[in-house]
Amino acid sequence: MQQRNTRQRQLILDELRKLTSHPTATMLYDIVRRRLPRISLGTVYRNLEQMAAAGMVRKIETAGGPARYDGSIHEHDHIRCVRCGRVDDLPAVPLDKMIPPDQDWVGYRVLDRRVEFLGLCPACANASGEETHSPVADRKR
Amino acid sequence: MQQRNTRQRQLILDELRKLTSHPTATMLYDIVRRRLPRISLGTVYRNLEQMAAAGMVRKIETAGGPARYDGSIHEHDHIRCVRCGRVDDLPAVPLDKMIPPDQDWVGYRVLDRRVEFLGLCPACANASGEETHSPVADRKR
DNA sequence: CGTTGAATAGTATTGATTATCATTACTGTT
DNA sequence: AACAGTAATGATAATCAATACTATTCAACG
Repeated sequence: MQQRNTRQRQLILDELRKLTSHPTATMLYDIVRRRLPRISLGTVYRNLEQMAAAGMVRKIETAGGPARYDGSIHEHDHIRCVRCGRVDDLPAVPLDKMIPPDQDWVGYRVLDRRVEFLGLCPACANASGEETHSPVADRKR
Repeated sequence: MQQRNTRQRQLILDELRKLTSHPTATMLYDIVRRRLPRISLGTVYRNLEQMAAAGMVRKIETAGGPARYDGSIHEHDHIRCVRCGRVDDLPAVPLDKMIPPDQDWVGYRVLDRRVEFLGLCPACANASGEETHSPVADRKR
């Protein structure tokens, strides 16, 4: 069950780390395929999953959309533009700031939290200001 | 574009409101099918979507899992058991308690936030206390 | 009645992800 | 170098949630 460093695994990691965006598995597949045309989509998924489990990369499971991957693993949250789908990093809101101590947890033991902020990125905020209709109406699903 | 109150639409809403759990569309489909065997899964999805848009029900898009639906629409958050998948209601953590004013939003205009807490439900917390391995290790995906 | 538009049932399709499996690649070890 | 054991790959099928499509049914109204 030990890990091996294959050409494809290394390439996936390299390309992911180059990107400041947060590509989906298929986006990354298209990118690595430019250098390794015979690579399989399953290989991309498999390696991303393994590296996420090993803490080498970060898997961002967005609600109602494909998972995205992040090459930088320092603690941070994400904000997603409801108009263009772009995902950006946010400095992490610390867990203790996020969870009031007087909260009623209905018996649960809290282990983690997942936050996703939604908003308009600078570009879209400008663009939508000039339009007549609400940008939120454009939002898919 | 006006709404009609069909038998199936009413039944879906009734059954959803009866449940304190937060069923997925297919779970609800199985339930309403007991009373209306010829109902179509598409109809369930369509009506849930419409009622969610109309604010009659609440759609909970969990990260990395199927969407769940909630018959009660008052503001609240959710906590999911990482062991058994059960979802329970939490009193809403107010947005201003959740978001520090000095946060850097990298130019975004924030519209909304989605929080999902993860933890162990009372039953699973007890059960896992007797086991030798960590319950978190059981966590899929 | 007959027409019209909305909703439905049934089914096909899409998209994301996971599983399967035969083949290939790597890692020691003689 | 030949070998055995194991891990990873490529190709493809399978699964699962969600949506799209289409012919049919339904409800309201003149």
